[in-house]
Amino acid sequence: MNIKHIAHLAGVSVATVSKIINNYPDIGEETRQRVLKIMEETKYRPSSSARTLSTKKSHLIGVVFAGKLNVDFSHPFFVQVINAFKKQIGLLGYDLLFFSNEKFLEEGEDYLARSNYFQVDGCIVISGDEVERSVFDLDASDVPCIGIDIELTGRHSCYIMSDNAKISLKVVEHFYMLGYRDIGYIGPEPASLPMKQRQSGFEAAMQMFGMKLAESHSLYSGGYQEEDGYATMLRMIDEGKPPRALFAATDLLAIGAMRALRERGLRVPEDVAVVGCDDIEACRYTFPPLTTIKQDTERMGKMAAMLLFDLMNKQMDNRCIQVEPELVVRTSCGSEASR
Amino acid sequence: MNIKHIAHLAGVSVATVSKIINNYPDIGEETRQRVLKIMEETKYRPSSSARTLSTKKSHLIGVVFAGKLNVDFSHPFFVQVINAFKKQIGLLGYDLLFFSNEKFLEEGEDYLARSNYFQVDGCIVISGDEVERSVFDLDASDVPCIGIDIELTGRHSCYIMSDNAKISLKVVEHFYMLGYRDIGYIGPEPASLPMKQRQSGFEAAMQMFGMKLAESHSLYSGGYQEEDGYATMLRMIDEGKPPRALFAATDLLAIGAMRALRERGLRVPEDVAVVGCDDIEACRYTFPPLTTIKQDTERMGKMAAMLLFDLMNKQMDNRCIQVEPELVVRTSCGSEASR
DNA sequence: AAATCTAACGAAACTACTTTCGTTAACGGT
DNA sequence: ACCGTTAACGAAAGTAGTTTCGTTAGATTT
Repeated sequence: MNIKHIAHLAGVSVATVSKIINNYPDIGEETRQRVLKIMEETKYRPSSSARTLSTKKSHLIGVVFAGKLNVDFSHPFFVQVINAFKKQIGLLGYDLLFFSNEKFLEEGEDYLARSNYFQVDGCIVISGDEVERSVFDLDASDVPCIGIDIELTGRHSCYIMSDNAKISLKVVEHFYMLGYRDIGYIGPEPASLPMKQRQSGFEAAMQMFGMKLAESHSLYSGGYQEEDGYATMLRMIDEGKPPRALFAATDLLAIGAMRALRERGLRVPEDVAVVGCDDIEACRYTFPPLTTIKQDTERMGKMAAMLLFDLMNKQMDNRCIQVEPELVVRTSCGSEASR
Repeated sequence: MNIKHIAHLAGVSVATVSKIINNYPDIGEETRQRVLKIMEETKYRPSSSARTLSTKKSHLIGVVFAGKLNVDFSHPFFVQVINAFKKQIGLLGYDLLFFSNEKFLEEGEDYLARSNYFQVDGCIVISGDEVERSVFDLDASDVPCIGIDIELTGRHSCYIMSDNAKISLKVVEHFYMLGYRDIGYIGPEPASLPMKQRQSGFEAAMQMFGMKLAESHSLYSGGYQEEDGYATMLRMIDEGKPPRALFAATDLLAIGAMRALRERGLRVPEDVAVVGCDDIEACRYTFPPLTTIKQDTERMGKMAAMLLFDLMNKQMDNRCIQVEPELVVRTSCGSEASR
C-alpha cells in the first residue's frame, strides 16, 4: 500500500496525495476529505525511507554514548537525562536512534559515517570520561550536535552541563556551615571537563572559605564505581587520620567510601560526614541516606532537546548552557544528627 | 557523494558499484579493487534510506516500552535487559530505534503504524504492567517481535521471561531451610503474567512445603515503587502481627517494606526477614543489604537478540523461553545473622 | 573455423515519496 | 466577448540505491 495506490483509489495524482499529506494549501476541500478518508480506511502510512530520501530529513536523532568506561543505559545519571530528552524530542516529532558501536567500531567506522548513513537530523552525545577521536570528527561536521557533559565546539554544536564548580562550592559551603573545617575529597582522575571542574572548584571553594586541604585528604579514585570509592577510602584511612568530612565526586564513590568507613569502625556522620554527587536512586536507600548534589537532569534533557531543535532548524551560534545544581540534604552529612 | 559519483569516478556503471558494495561474485578483481579504493578515498557510504527503500530491510529494530506505568529507561531491570540486547543485536548488524510514544500516541497512531513507517525489521517489546491494545496489534502483524516479560503469541513472535514460579519457589525454599514457617507476601495486583506467576508460584510453594499463608500476610501493594512497599508494610504491621519473613515481589517494594519495619521498631532480619526480587543495584547498598532473586538479564537480553534474529531470517514457530533465576544471598534474609 | 560457454559488466526498471513548474478551468471585471 | 487572476491539480524530474536480465568479448571445445 503506497501513495500510488491511494492516488489511484481516489482518482487523483500522486502529487495531490503527497500535498495532502504535507498540508499544502492548494488542494480543494472536497478532494482533501476524500483522500483523507481513503488513507484512513486503508490505514496507509507513507514510508519514512522514501521520504527522507527525497527530503533529506529523517526526523531521527542519533544517540552517541561516548567514552570507554561503561557509559550505557546502566549509568543512572545519563539514563535520567536521556529520558527527559526523549520525552521532549518526541513531542517535537523526532525518534531516537541508538548507534550500535559494538560492530562498526571494530570495522573502523565512525560516528560521522553512521550519522551520514542514517541521515540523522542531529545527534546527542553523552560522555562519561575521555572520548574517542571519532566524536570530535562528528562535532566538527555539519550535523547538529548537542553534548551532555562534553565540550563540543563545532559550528553546529552546543553543550550542556551542570555548573560543576558550583556543585563543589555548595558542598564546601554546606560543610562549612555545619562547622566542619577538615574536608577531604575523592574523585577520579580528571579526564572529563566536569570532573576537572569539580576538583578545581573544590580546591577553590576550600581556599575561599579559608580552609586548607591536606594532601593525604585528596585522593584519586581510579574509576567511578562503588569499589573504587571503597578502595580509595580504605587507603585514606590507613595512611593516616581521615578527614572529618568527605566530598566524593560521585554517589557511588561516596557509597563505597561509607562502606570502607563502616568496615573500619567509623560512623557516618558522627565520625566522618559524607556528601556525594548526582543523586542517583540508591542514595535514598543507603545507610545512612546519602546527602548529595542533585543535577537537574530533567532540565538538562529538556534543554538539550530544545537546543538541538533550534540547532537543526535555525542557524545558531555555538553555546554552552550551565544548569544549576541543588543540594539534597539527607543524613550522611550530619545535618540534623548529633555531631 | 552518492553511488553515481563513485561510478563516474571509477569509469564503471552504478550497477557495478552496487554489486561491489554487496559482494556480488560477478565482478573482476581489478575493478573491484579500483572501486573500493575510490570509495575509501572519498569516504563514501551508501544511504540507508535508499537502501531500505529498495531492499525493504532497514536493519533497524524498534524498541517499544509498553505499559502505562513508567516503564522507561529509569526501570533498572529493563535497562539491564536492553543493554545486553543492544550489545548482541549490534554484533548482528542492527541498530536500535526507540519509538517516541509521546507524540504519536496522542495522535492515535499505534506501534504497528510506527513500525511500518520506519520499516523496522523487527521489534522488541518490553512490558511492565498491563499493556495497551496497540501492542497486540503489533504482535498479530507480520513484523517479528520478541517480548520481554509479556506473552506474545503472534505467528512471528517469541517471548522471554524468567521462570517466575521458580523465583517464588526458591524464595520459599530458602526461607524454609532457614527455619521460617510464617512467611508473608507483598506484590502488586497481578496485571502482568510475571506478577501472576510470582504470586501463584508463591502460594503453590507454601502449600508444597506444608505452610499456610495467613490472609493478612498477603497484601496487594498497588504499585511497584518504594512508597508502595512502605505503605503496604505499614498496613500489614498495623493490622496485626507481621509475618516472621517477607517476600516482596520487587526489590523496591522490599526496600520500602524495610523502611516501614525500621520505622515501627522492627529489626531486619532479627524480627522480620526480607527477600526481594530483581537484584537492582540498590540492593547492595541498603541496610541491611537485601537478599534477592537475580533475574539473568544478561542472558535474557542476549537470547532475545538471537531469537529475534532467527525470527527475522528463518521462519520459526512461536516459542517461549524461560530463564533460570538465581538466589543472591545477602543479609536481609537472616542467613548468617543471628536468628 | 565455427559453435559453445563463461566471466564481467551495464541498461533499465523498480522502490515510494517530494516539489517545482506548468496547465486548466472558472470567475470577475471591463 | 475578451482579458487577467486565481484556485486546483498533474507531469515529470529528482532522491540513492538494488536487482534482473541482457550483452559482449574472450576462452574453450569440437
